[in-house]
Amino acid sequence: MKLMVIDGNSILNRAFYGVRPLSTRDGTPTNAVFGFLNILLKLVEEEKPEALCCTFDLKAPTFRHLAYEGYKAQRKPMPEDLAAQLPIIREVLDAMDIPRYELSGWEADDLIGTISRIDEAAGWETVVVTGDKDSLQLITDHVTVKLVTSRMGQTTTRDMTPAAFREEYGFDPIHIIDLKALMGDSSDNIPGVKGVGEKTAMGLIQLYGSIDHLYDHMPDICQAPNTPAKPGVVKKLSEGEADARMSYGLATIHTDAPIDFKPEDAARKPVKEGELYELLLRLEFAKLIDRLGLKGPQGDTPAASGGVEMTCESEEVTEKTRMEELLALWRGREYVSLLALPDLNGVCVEWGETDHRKAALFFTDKLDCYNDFLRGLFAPDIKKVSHNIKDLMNALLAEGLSTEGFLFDTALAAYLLAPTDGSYDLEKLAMTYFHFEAPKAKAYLDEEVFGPMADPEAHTAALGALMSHTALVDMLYKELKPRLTELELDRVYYELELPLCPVLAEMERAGVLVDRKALAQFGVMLEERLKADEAAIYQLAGEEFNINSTQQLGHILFDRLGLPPVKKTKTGYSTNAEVLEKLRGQHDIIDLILEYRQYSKLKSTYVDGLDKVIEEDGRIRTSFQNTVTATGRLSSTEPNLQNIPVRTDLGAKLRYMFVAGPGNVLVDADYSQIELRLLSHIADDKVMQEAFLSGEDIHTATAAQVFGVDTKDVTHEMRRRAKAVNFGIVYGISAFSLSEDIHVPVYEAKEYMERYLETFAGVAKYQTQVVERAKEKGYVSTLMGRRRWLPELKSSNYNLRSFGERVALNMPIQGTAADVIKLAMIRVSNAIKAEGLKARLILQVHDELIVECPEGEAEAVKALLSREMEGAVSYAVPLRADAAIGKSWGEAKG
DNA sequence: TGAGTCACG
DNA sequence: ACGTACGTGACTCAA
Repeated sequence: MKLMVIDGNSILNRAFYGVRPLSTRDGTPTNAVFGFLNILLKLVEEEKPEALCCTFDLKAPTFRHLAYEGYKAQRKPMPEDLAAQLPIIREVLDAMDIPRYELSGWEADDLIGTISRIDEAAGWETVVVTGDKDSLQLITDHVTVKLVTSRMGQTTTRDMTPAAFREEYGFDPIHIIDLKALMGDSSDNIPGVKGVGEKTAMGLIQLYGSIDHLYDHMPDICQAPNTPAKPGVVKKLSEGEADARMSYGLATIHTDAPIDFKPEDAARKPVKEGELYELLLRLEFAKLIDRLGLKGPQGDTPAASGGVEMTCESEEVTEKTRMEELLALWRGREYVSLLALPDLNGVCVEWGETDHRKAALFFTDKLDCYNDFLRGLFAPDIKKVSHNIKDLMNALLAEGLSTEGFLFDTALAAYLLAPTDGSYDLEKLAMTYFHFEAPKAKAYLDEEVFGPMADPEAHTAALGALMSHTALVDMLYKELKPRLTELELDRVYYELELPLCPVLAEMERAGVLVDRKALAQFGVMLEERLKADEAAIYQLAGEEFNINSTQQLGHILFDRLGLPPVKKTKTGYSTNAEVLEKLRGQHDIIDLILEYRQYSKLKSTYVDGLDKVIEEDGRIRTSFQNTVTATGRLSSTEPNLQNIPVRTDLGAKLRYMFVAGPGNVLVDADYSQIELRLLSHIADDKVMQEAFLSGEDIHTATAAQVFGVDTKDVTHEMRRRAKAVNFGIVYGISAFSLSEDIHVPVYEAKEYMERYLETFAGVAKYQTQVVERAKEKGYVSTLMGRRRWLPELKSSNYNLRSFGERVALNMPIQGTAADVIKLAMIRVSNAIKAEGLKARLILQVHDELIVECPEGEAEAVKALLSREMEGAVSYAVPLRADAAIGKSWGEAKG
């Protein structure tokens, strides 16, 4: 029989520092609770203990505290956000019916010790879960300690058995007390012996086993064979003996706490489902509710569990007359909310007030005049609110329908309000904004449920889910609209994001033509080179192995061929390009591997990957995601057309395979240095503005300033370094990283940065101000008002906080650039329509737009692109957009 | 599923 | 004493 006992404070603490800040909509911090529960569930699943309990410290002075007043006296107070989570985790444990033990005057450690001894006496096995190495002294043949370490959201555990302990420490677990007695423990304020650190203490305990034994041999310890003791140690030890003895007491976990405990008391019981469900709902842990399979009090529809009346009068429309009646009704309404099935095979429309809502369902195979219905509904005179309208518009365009008449997109609004949330599906938003669990969209997204062979029950559930979700769209509209206004996001929303949706939908529909033959030929060539490199690599390695496996490759390079490892990763040797670059010249195999990697990437991701998604008309249609990035940029998926190679000659050949259709050309326009131009404006740095206004190359100008030379004397190397500094400034750099990047010593990198910030005093001032402001307000924003929340800035974790600071520096710049090109896209699209051109925008790559148009329009489009991009905004320095024409992307770009 | 790698701005 | 640049997405291996 096995009991698992959890050191509540320790695990909560680890979770708090290891999990990124999370909070509910009302601001209650939840990251530690979240991390705690994940660890708990994972370990229970792995260990399957028959019994489970948890211990906590109470605030009262502890027994050990009374023994020595310095003990834990200097501990920093617990961060507020962590303290707030202590009552919550207790509540959760109670709802899970897991017993808690906490006793005034006793530490969690002591309770754990006591419990484990009782267990052992009763013939049980104990697994102690903690992040605290003190507890290792409890290890016996029947007591295992699971040491939990948690960093950056990853938790790992190590099982410490007597054998594992001995292997690591070289002595028996109980002597960890002796070790602490000598070396002390600053986190517990155990003083130890002054002048004795970890190394010496370890060596001494390994040799003598205990401090008793050590002090028995005192005078001679420096003479012992293999002694770790340096000459001065004897003196330190004898002077510190009292400290050592006292520290011994402090480090000893007591196993005689006065608690009434029997392992059976902690036997696992089913959770209190209703309570736990309510609680996790309040904490907005939807995934956890799923994982635990919890059900709400009355099933799981929003109406039932949310306490919000969502029942409605619903009808499935099959008659033309009724359909026309409804369309007429909706034309007179302020708006309707709607959701459509994939490929527009069905639509659910809802209207009316929240307490007497009406729903109408339409399906392509149940209504003869379905196409007339679609044309009627999606005409501009019926105002519509929906979720993810860009995708809907894409479907509408495929059917030749209008994309006008959309008032609001609830997904897009939720994204602007919290751009780092990651996903904005209706289930999640129901949880975030209304604290209820909505049915799963899966119920109606499965094609079959509306078909003739469908299970009637699944069919009913699908209709219910679809109507619930449509109701949710309306509820979210009412909830999110005022929030956008409150956060001053109206301009970004109504002038940028909403109008961009049809533009993106049109780009997705248009797609880009690919020269399939050329792509295939390129693939054959790569395949040949791969084969050749592979053979040569095997030859040099002396055996065959999977070159794509970093593990196997590491083994070959560093174990078999004996090359010096440069860097390690979590899982072994690092073999990335930077590492291989350093090993160049030490073995012929390195160049081959670098080459192999390049070919392999081009072949699998670009040649094979792109070939797979070429549609019948020879075009590739990407999906532009407008609710993904934290800064406001777009992203491109399935396939990603924003990372087509260009930096190497070989890779750039691919760009010549993205071509214009017959009789057409491509016009490519990209902003020149948009981020630095925006920085000069945002920071109001006159020196940098002057550099742009004078029309010099910005990196050369920077080099001249930083290196104190004349522009004409700037060398290639100076410009390269200045460019790296410019990039670094935009990213919120540290001297260390800059030095890594440009391969100079840290002090030199530091010098560059100092010179840079002296030169560009406005930028220096901006850097301090933007971080300060962000700390005050809790967010940063772009010139157009787009926001990113930065809870990281308040973190007590240095790394996380520093990350927040870098983001605060970068987001306003990257985000404003994103806003500007979005505005430019809308302008370009409008201008093309206004001038009656056939041209179509087809791609956006962050600072670059690509248009396909008839040859005859080329010059007009080229001028239009530059004009609309440069005229999108008017800031302290002009924006420049260079455009060029070609038969392919490669040609137009080059 | 996560880690490692590498393609882009 | 720490740990090291912003934002993405796709592919492969290994558990």
